[in-house]
Amino acid sequence: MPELPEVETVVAALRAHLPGKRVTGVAVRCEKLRRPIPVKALQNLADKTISEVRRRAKYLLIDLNDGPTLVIHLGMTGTLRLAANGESAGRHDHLDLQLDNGECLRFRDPRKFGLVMVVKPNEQGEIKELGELAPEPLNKDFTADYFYHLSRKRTTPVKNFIMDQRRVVGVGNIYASETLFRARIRPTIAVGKLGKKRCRQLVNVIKEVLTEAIATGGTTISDFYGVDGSEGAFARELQVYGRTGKPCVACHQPIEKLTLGGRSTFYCPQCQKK
DNA sequence: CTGAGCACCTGAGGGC
DNA sequence: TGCCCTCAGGTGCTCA
Repeated sequence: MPELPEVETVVAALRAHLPGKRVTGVAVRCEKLRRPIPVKALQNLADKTISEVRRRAKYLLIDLNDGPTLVIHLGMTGTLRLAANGESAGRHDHLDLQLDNGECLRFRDPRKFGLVMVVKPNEQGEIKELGELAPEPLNKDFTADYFYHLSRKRTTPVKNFIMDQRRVVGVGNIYASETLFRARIRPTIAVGKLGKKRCRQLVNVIKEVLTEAIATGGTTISDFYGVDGSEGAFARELQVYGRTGKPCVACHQPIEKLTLGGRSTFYCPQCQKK
């Protein structure tokens, strides 16, 4: 479900709400996610106060005083919302983090591809458990130069490359197709074949598209909702994703679909010649 | 090392 | 109504 803009939308909402709240307890109804939910570590969060809500790549980070950080990844279908403590839980409401104001942060995830961890960040706030993660696309260190040098001699399709979290984080299947359309680059082209100029263009478009998507509250296809249940408005802006056979917004050629890395990929054969 | 394929899990929607 | 198939915004494993 969520790519960087969707996670950022959730983070922004939680940031306005959670800091200063004290955790009073947890309720775990189903432990079996991608990895088992660490029940004991979560219980140890009781009586700690939330200090900050952050994002790294597609991970939500909830920092507590005394050091521990609650890490949540939403997988494909995860959602977080604020519920009243004691409000009846649905079948896929796996975890509640109960708060001292009578509310709880409720994690739901039908497909169970999500992840919940409790970790200890280092002095810089970095979390080694997240593995090798590329720069944030909206940061200054994600540059055309970086992209160009990293991609030399690589034969992988550019779409696979920009979805690889070790190259750039936060771009998922929707925004990969969308950014390549806006940059007029064919998703299948070997990334190593892109010249400096096109690398620069792609980097700029990635920044642009993600920024716009954040500004509109993310993309709701079927199951992304904000913390308050609202839908993201970026779905209206999608130019190729899910538009197989429909006319290209630029040239009116039908949008085509193919599979790359096992994922549906949408592009305009006319506008994205190479 | 790279790239490809598949597994993880449940639900929604289409065709019959 | 029901069955069966395909597909779904992510990641991480195995294999060649």
